[in-house]
Amino acid sequence: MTENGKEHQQPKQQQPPSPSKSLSSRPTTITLPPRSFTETFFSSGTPGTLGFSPGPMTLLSSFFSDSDDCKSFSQLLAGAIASPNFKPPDDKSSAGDFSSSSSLSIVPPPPMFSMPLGLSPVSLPDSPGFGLFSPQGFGMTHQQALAQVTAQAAQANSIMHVQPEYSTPAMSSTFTSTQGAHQQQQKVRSVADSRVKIQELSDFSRSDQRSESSSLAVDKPANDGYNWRKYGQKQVKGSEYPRSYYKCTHPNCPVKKKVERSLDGQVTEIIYKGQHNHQPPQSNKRGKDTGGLNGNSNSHGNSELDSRFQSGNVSKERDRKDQESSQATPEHVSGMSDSEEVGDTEAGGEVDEDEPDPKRRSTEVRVTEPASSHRTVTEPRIIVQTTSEVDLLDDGYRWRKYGQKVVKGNPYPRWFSLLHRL
DNA sequence: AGCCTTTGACCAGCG
DNA sequence: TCGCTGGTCAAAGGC
Repeated sequence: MTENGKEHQQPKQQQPPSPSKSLSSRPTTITLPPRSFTETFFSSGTPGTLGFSPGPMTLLSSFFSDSDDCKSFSQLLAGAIASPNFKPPDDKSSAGDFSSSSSLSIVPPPPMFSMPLGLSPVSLPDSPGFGLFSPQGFGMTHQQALAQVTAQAAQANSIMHVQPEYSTPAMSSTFTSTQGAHQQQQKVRSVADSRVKIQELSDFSRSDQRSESSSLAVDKPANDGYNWRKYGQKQVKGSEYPRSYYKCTHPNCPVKKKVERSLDGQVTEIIYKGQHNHQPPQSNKRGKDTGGLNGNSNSHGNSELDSRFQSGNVSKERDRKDQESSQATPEHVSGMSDSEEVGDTEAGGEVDEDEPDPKRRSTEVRVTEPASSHRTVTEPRIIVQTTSEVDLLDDGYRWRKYGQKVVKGNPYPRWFSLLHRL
């Protein structure tokens, strides 16, 4: 109630009635199963920095647009794969095997970014300057996040699959608004860079993992370096668990996030909205938050994902309808069962079809984690939704298509492909 | 004292 | 226009 740029003070400004539908862009979605390999993963980082490029889809492209090292998302992924722990795909070349575990899938559809909390790519950002989405340059970029996630997945010995699903130019536009289309064209930073950041956060992750087991379901949002204040909670239809609404406590910061936690306190989904217009508070300053975060609630590494994945501008929120309509590109999927992709799993369901919530006007980044019970480490699953098929396919890596299928809710066929060992 | 969480009510979008 | 649903408000209480 006392925060400065509270919404009530500026009613609805953050969510314009029908934001630019024309601009609407699809969010990129990356979904990963909760994983605990983060620790391992983080240990192998390399220093580097990443720029953050907010923006829905272009995520992928933007992702890799900061450095000369990488060209595209795939490259990042590749880099991740290259990690010592990376294990080449298992040869699940048959469409029937999609479900097979470890697989990294990139699905282009909605401009969202979803990933299992377990991977806690989010956690990375504990370091200052790692904040997400800020046009000003604060925070990490989607690319970074993606890279991180990817890396983690790779470490988990997972197979990666890329699937350009729908490409939404619109998405790019949204993105562009803040970062400029140029960035998208820029080269991507090396995965190594991403890892670096991850490493920095390694401690974070660890603690998360530990607490995870005893997670108390506290509502504190994750430890993403930002301070959040819960302003609401509600049981939403279609969701097993209540959804909590958080706002960034920084004055005038429009960022909000929605978090769903399972009964055991594990975060099952995080959806960010907006971009931070400030840098993450210093750890010491965050003391309070940190304490709160680290303390009970957040201990879930999962939640940490948050802010880092924010994307797009709030103002540019796109309408779900737009998203759907904008789906104009073929899908390219890899490594995951159809059902999963379609959205059957708790965490995974979000990715495609299910995604659309009429009310979700501005989801930009989305992080999901399978509901609790699966604490055991399982293969990571990553689904990246992008509007740019080219980014995924034309990334200089070799993809082998092993299946194609028309999935519910998507007018275009989805391709299933496996990434060959780099 | 300040900040946060809780929670029922209210509001707005959509079909 | 109505009902449903998601998102937000804001009073009350806790730390």
